[in-house]
Amino acid sequence: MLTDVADAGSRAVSLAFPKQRYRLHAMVTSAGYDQRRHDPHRPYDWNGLRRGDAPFVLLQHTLSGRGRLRHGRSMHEVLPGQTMLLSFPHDHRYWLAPGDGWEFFWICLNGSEVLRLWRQLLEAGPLVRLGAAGIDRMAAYCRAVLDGEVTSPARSSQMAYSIAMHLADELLAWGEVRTSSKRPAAIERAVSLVHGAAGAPVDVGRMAEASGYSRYHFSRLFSAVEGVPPARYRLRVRMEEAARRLQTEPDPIKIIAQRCGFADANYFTKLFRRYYGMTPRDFRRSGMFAGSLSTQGVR
DNA sequence: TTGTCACTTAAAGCACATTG
DNA sequence: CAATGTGCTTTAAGTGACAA
Repeated sequence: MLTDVADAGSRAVSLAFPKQRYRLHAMVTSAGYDQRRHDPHRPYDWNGLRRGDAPFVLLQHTLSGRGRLRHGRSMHEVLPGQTMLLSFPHDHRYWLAPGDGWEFFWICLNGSEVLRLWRQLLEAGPLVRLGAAGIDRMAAYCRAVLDGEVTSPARSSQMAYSIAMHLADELLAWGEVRTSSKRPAAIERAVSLVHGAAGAPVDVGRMAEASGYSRYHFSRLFSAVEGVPPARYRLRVRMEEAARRLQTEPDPIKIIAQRCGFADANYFTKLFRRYYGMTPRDFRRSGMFAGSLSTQGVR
């Protein structure tokens, strides 16, 4: 199965389905296989904060060679047999160092359920080792996308759930109830402030105040803990709030904008389009949601 | 480790035009 | 007439360098 993928050569397939009438909370968006050598003229170098605002996740499994990963402040070598799990946007970078080669396959997913699960999976670390059966299964999914077998949104969603649930089964202790947050209390206070009032004007100054640190130091601390700066985190919460309201509340878009803390509907539309790739009206009409609907998705 | 300054960059807001 | 697009200005946020 692994060799099947390897035989595919350097390939990538993106799945783009027409707008749906139904909400899907897990989708496979693309998959591929690649075999890269370090090349200064064609660098392989991805920054987790520079891949757009729309949230998604990545599974990338190393077949041979070696890649480098910086995840927050920690550095890793990504070796054969290791699977890299990442979410975006987030403060990380993965790349090929001089002299290195990297053979891998990857799968990108999005949707609220996937994002929610990935947050838990990441507690196992950005690098994990799956059993041979699990790797074979992931390779088969990748292969199916490359071979054009994923021909409908339902199939894509079915596959996304299978991937997420398999990883959960293998990496998470389901019976264990987690009650404590890994966040320092100061950051937790700022985060609750944002989630407590998406529509209220909670600026970074107030978040810093709640944390007890100066604005400057708070900004650095928050980025280190959450992977994104405070304003960007707050924006994400508000955009998810907007998406949820657009689907569940019949009011005019400018009213929805105000409820999410945007005084200016023009600006709201501009931002919404950048975040979700379509205007609020199209989003509402389509009924499809490709990102995260719940604010829990980012916590 | 935390705070401050100086600076750059990005977000937010405003006015007006266009679209459907 | 609501929603969206465009171009501009103002304001807020992020960050490197450095001090305590």
